[in-house]
Amino acid sequence: MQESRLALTTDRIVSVCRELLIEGGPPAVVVREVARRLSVSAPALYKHASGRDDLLTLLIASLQDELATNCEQARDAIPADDAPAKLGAATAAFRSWALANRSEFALIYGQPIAGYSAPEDGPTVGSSLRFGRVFAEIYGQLLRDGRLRMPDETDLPEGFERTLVHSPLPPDQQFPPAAVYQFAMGFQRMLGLISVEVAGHLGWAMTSSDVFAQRQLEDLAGELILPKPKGPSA
Amino acid sequence: MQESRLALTTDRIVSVCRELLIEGGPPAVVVREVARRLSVSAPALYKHASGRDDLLTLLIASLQDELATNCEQARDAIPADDAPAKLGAATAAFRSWALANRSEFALIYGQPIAGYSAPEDGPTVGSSLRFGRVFAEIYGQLLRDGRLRMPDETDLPEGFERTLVHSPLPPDQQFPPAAVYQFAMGFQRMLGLISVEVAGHLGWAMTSSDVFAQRQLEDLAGELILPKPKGPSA
DNA sequence: ACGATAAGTTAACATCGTTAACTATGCAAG
DNA sequence: CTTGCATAGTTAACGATGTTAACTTATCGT
Repeated sequence: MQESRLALTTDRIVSVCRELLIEGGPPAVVVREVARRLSVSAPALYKHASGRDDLLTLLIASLQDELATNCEQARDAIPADDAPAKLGAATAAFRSWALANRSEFALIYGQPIAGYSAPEDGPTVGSSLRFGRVFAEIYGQLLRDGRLRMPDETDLPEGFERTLVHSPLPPDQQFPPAAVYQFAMGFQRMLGLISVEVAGHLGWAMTSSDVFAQRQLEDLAGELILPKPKGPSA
Repeated sequence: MQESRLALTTDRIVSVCRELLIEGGPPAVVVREVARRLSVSAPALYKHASGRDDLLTLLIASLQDELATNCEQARDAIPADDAPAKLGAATAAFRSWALANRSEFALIYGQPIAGYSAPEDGPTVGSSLRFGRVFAEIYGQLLRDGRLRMPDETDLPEGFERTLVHSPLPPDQQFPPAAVYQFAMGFQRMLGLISVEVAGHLGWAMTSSDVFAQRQLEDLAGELILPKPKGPSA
């Protein structure tokens, strides 16, 4: 094995895949072109990935990890006792990563079209869970601190509780249904708002959607978070 | 020109493209396979479309049209003076079409990835405008009827007005900035919520997101619409 | 020293999008 | 009626793609 320059590591492969993704979207990440840019023959890649789909899967997992790391770091730069600020920071980190890496964001959160890379048990689920945990921990703290606004249990949609997936948390850390409801709402709205903005679907109304979209996320936080109680409760 | 069965119309081509889209996503709509299913040679399709990208563009335009028609019909089945109900009906039609045609929805509103079919002046813009008009007319009526909740102009984000794209409507039908703000908010949130639901990104929390997602849209309507004033205003 | 395993290579196959060159049909003008 | 031409299709071919098979080479543990 001659090392023409560097070793042919999975990292270098994924990195080239990302270049191609940025340049021309998913259809542009083409096995033979990846090989060309690595000065290597195409079948060599099959020692590291089982095919083109696997290349995409590796890339997705890597990007999910980068995104999760970004949000995690933003969150952990906030004073430990300020859960509301943590939510704001993680959300802002999510949004700015998405805007700065539109193609990558689209690959991760674009509609998982039939026939595309559909990893059921691949390395994506680990990264995906890690990402979920970043936000789950914030909501957990909001809940413990009494800063999470929660609807009355009787106001939840009929049959909502029955559809809940029981979380893998220990029983003493389980979220009450109303908290899961708020978590899911925060997630659905955050991801939805950012997806629409990143896709440029606001272009018909404004030339720059920056201040508008940011306000939408702030309003969401306002709906989720309870103002700090005034005096000491005891 | 032998007519083996039917004539080779653009409609039949688009219809086969849609079949393939459903079966295997965008990568599965393959020129030669389209031709095969039409019992025709591949180059024959080039008399009707200029290539694979054009095939996708035609399909997108057709789907946008179908979606717009669906929303339009739902809206027009509501008593003409009940604008709030029109919004609800059009939104519900949008959502149920999206859920019933996930692949198609993903193609229309999936992230417009670089390298994919990017029609700037193709037949898509017409269908797209038509779709926008369906909802714009509803918001216009809500506005005229005083049923559109609008934020105070001083509460709009700094610099928001400056980014607004001036609409092609006659000056006497222009929306005030606060109304555009609400229109854009309704659009961004509706499209975002539905995109996330259709993509199945709620699966980690619930087995069926139906009642949950429906409630999110109802809450959105509640934020957008002003309750009917009690007595006669005069 | 040696053989097995890992990590490359070249050659080949079927399939893809697209173009070029050709053919047959149907209709309008003389 | 015939001529002629645009329309709508055909076959053949080119280059590029994903993937597999068969082969080569280097590394390293025993």
